[in-house]
Amino acid sequence: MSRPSANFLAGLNPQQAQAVACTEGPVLVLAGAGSGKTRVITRRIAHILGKGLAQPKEVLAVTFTNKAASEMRERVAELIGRERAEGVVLSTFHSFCLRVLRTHADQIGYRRNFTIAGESDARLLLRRVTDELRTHDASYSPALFQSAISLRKNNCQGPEEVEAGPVRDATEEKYAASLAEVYERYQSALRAANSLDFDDLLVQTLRLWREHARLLAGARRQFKYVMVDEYQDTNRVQYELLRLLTGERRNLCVVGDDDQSIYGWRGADIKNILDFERDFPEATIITLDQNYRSTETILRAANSVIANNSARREKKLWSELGKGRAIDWILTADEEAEAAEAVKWIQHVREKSGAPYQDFALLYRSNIQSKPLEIAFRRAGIPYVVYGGQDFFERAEVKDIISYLKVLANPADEAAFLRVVNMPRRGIGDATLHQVHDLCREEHLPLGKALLELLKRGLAPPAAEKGIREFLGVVAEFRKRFKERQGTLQRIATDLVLAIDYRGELDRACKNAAQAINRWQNVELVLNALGEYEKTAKTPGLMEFLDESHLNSDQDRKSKAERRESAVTLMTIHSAKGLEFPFVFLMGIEDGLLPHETSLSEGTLEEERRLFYVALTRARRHLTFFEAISRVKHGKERMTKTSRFVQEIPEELLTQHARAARPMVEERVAPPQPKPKPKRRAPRKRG
DNA sequence: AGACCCAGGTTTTTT
DNA sequence: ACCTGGGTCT
Repeated sequence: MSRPSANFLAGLNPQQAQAVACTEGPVLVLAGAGSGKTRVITRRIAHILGKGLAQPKEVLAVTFTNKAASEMRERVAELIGRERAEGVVLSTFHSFCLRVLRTHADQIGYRRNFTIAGESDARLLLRRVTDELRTHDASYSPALFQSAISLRKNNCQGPEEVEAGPVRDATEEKYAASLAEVYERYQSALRAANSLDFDDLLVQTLRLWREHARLLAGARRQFKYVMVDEYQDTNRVQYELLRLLTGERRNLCVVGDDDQSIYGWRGADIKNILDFERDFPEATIITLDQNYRSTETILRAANSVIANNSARREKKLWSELGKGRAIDWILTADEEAEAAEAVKWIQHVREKSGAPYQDFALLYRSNIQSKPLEIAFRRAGIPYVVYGGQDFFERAEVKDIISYLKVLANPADEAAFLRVVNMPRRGIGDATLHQVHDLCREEHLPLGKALLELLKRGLAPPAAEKGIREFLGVVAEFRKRFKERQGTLQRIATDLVLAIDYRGELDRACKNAAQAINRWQNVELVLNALGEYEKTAKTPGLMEFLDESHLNSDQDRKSKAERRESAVTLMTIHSAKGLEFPFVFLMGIEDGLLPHETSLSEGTLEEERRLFYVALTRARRHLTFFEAISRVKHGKERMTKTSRFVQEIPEELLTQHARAARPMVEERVAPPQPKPKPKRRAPRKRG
């Protein structure tokens, strides 16, 4: 019934067309930066459906972020219409797994009303675990255990396999001895709380499929075609999930760029993309190297930098967009001067080109670098948006409200329980909570029941008795209201907030009125979000709302409202991946920052180079480098050195502007330079 | 339970 | 330099 599939090949270059048309068997698309990757995936979905090879719900496309997923769905909708596009299973790995688990969690020992433990929830549980173990000195931080455990999970390692495993670095060595036990106990705490952390969503789905052949078979039957975006970012669990899911049919199409793999530090395994044809010997491999984004100058610089990496697949980006302007490289005295020069440079470029503010992005390695920039922009009256920073749903007041809702949805949720049991203050302190935990363990009671039992037995401290009754009363009342749907979700949640007098608590806890007002506004935002969700969701439910609040970062929703305003973008290079801007400023081109100093000791220089490469390839028209001669680091002012990566760019592509000079260094042969005005390279050490 | 003080550690971040 | 977390004192 659909129009002929040739439709969807129109306007593609030969490689893109091949990638779209090649629907059967494993396919690896090596898509260089700006080579039309999203275009290929969306066209390929349309092509498969157009040819009648599968129904929409039989096509699975996985991305890493919600933003990528919704963008992709938009574009598929443009091709095949909204209705059919809705049917395509297009989501992040995590949302996909969540969907599987919501249906089958009971098969692996969780109840279906399980809640997701966010990062801070998980840390709360970990803190309790380390407190209980008490075998180590106080310098053990839950956060470090958390990242170590996360890495293990992403690597498909259970607690039993930890002890044998290799130790990554000195910090980990200190933790290695207790890691296995902490991991084990953390996992059982999660289980008892009927909660899964982010990594569990993947790990437990893998387990589910491995242990229940029937369920796996069902999934395999459903998904005739599987596509994966940003394949270079997949970790071991994700790889195993894909292998399992694609089974004998092996209709797996992965799209990615090994040169843009910048998430190795959180478990992404670049080998997945480098060794694809070892795992799938019959694979078709297609390289997209025509770039539709950048000038030739930018691409030449990027190509020559990345050529210094050894673990990569050879490719050379080219474009037909003309040579463009050389890279400007501005040398300044320190970070304040750097920021001031960036401001000047924006004004200068705007005068010459008339470009609006949103055409500019300032990229940096570390979030701390944003501070002087923000100050300078504010002073100059230039509108800007800083990306990154704390997620809305991680803010204390927001977590409080969400945790109340989690306790209502999942009575076992320990992290949420601990967060709200004494919020607002009810006189329930650590001593009481320890008793509660003991009771839980001895009698295998859920937390709420244990509290009640404590009262019954008269074990509760007198000061806490009233508070416990209050808390249990509120929980019971509102759990009932949610269960019986007495009113809209928003109405019930609003009443809950009123019932606990959270507003009053904020006034009491905040130092100044402004802060209290700000926080209260955030609470209102949560309540509004709940109302909004209720209006738009297909099947609105409390649990579903909670799922969304954990899996969708607010960056996703924020971007829509903020895209309207014209502002300069400030973000880390990491968050810039996948984006493009006409004018890109690269801040702090210094050794120690980029490459980051820790990368030198950890031997991850090649990943830093890829990061630099990602930064370069974000630019459409023009790149500007900024470098400060001295920079405050760890509180100390320190002299810097030009980033070694700059030396890998051919000189003729760079124009240096020295707005400051490096102090003379008495080296063996100090070249007589009365007024050091270097035309090209930074004067210090080469190579 | 809450205020205060000291020590340690400082990349990148999505879900 | 600055923030966080934990320990101690009231």
